[in-house]
Amino acid sequence: HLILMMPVAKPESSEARVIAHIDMDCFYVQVEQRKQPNLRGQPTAVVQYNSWKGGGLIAVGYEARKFGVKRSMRGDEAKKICPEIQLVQVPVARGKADLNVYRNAGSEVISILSRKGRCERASIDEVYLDLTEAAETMLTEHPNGLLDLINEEALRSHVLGLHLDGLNDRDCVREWFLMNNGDHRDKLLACGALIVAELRLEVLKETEFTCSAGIAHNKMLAKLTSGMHKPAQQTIVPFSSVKNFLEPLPIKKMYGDLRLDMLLLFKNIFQLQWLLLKQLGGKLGTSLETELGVQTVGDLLQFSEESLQERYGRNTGTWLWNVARGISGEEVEGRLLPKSHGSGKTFPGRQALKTLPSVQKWLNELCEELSERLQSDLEQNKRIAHTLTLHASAYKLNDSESLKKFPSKSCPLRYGTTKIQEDSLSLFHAGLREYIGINNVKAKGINRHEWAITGLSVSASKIVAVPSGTNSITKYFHNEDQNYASSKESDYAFTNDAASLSPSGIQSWVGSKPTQSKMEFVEEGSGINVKSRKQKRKLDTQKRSTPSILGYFRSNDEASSSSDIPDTTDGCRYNLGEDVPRISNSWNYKSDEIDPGVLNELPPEIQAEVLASLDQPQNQVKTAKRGSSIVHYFLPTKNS
DNA sequence: ACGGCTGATACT
DNA sequence: TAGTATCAG
Repeated sequence: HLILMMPVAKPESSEARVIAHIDMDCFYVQVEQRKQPNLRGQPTAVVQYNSWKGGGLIAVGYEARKFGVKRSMRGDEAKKICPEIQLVQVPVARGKADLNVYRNAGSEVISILSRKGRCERASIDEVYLDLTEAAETMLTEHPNGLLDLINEEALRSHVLGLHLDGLNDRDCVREWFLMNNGDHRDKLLACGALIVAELRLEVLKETEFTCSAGIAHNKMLAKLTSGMHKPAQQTIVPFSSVKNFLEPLPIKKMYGDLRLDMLLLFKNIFQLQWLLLKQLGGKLGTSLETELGVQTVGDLLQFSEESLQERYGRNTGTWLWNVARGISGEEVEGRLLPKSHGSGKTFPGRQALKTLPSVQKWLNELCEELSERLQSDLEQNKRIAHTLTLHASAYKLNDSESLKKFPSKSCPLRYGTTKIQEDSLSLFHAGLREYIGINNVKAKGINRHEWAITGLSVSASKIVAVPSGTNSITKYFHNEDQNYASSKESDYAFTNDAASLSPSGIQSWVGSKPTQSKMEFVEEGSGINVKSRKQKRKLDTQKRSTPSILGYFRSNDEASSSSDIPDTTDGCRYNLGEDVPRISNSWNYKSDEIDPGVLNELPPEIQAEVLASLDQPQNQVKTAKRGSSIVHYFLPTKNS
């Protein structure tokens, strides 16, 4: 068997796993709405910095999306198409956006989701769960069926490939849960889905946040489906429906900047399955499209593993081959905490920093934030970061020829705000010398406007846990030199080998290899230390008699409640005969049912297409062009 | 050189 | 390893 290093080439292990991907719904918006309950139900977005064109949107609530408001719009644009929109600003600390409230909220969620199985923090608002064991246990404990365990939330699941009668979807789903045609894998997924439904309810109860989830046999499929039915719903991918689900998926994002969520709304019109495959949104996806004529995952199937490896390298080739078949052996890492911390800021346009003191000032701010976060990581999680890295971006004035990038620099990390500040500045100097070029050293004094810094960031990585035993911390933070005594904001002092060898500081190790500390650290095993919320807030939203996540999206009920939407099957855009995906829920729209704000976001030609297909029977959308330039692939490579 | 800030991963 | 590049949200 192959052991490869790239975007995953592990074969799926023989045992069927139960993997869930859980994704918070417009997370930052939810965090703000919890803080300000009067915002619930209103069109809301979170912006950072509002002085320039109203600030940049980084999260958009579902009510606002109905108006066509998109992430990465400016606040002013959003106001134009949605005058009622409530724009909440990201907290600002030390002159920069401070995302800590969202990090902490994410930790609350993770501490709940990690109760039932191995849990991996995938981002600030996403986690993977490996529920295999829990599902197997549940199955053995309930050999006579799962009837007792099915709650309302579970019945709201979407099961890919399940034929719904359109009259009572929940009965169909219930039947699927109770079933089954005896497929052990399906039963495991059913158990997983019950657990996830339960967990999602717990998250809601304890944090007031809703989330969506995908439940499948591997990470890729779970991730792919967690966003299919948002907000506050979950989707199950039975093994038997993988092929038909995957084949029609477009390889690459279409329609430019259009939000995935909007296209998901439209999938019901287009009868097309639309999802963005991870890793394929960028250059690889473009290459597949233009060079191989691959537009859908199904198009990939015709290529042998070897031919894909030839073009894209061993690892990527194997990865592609597997992806097309729904194979992904990636394990869920048991990691609840981030692997690095960073703090950065951009200085666009004329805000660019042109003097050393201004750079130092901002570096100090960034380091202060970073140091604070490192300190709380140490206190809460008993972890130590070992490497400090400085990134900068810059452009040169009066110098058109050399488009060099500002080099990143790193060094051993010494704890304490002022130390981090000093070290960062030294790293900056080291980078700047390279950037300017050693020759120009003389000119620097005369002409200070040779360079301008457009971005600065400092980050801490190589974070390892220290044993939480009695004196273990002090053991690792022993103090040898007054210079390295803990600063007053730090309860600990940290000395590492490289630093202790060089009291004079950084100059000796900038540009040279740091000495690796040989201390042994324990594996990370501990969970998150979440500071419990000051008080359990009373849920202010009206509740139904049965707990329902959807109930929290009051004004959204009409649009998102699955029971309100007639689900039918079929609708073959791809004309694949037997291979028609059965997962699509489609119905005939009337033109006045289309949200104009959403429609307007589509490119003109697509708008026309949508309008033409309205009020007409299905199958009006043009067939995708498939595989037109496959031969291209067999042409000799230019380099050979 | 306004899509900002953050994080992960893989290659060399 | 340190440093770079790419990707995602």
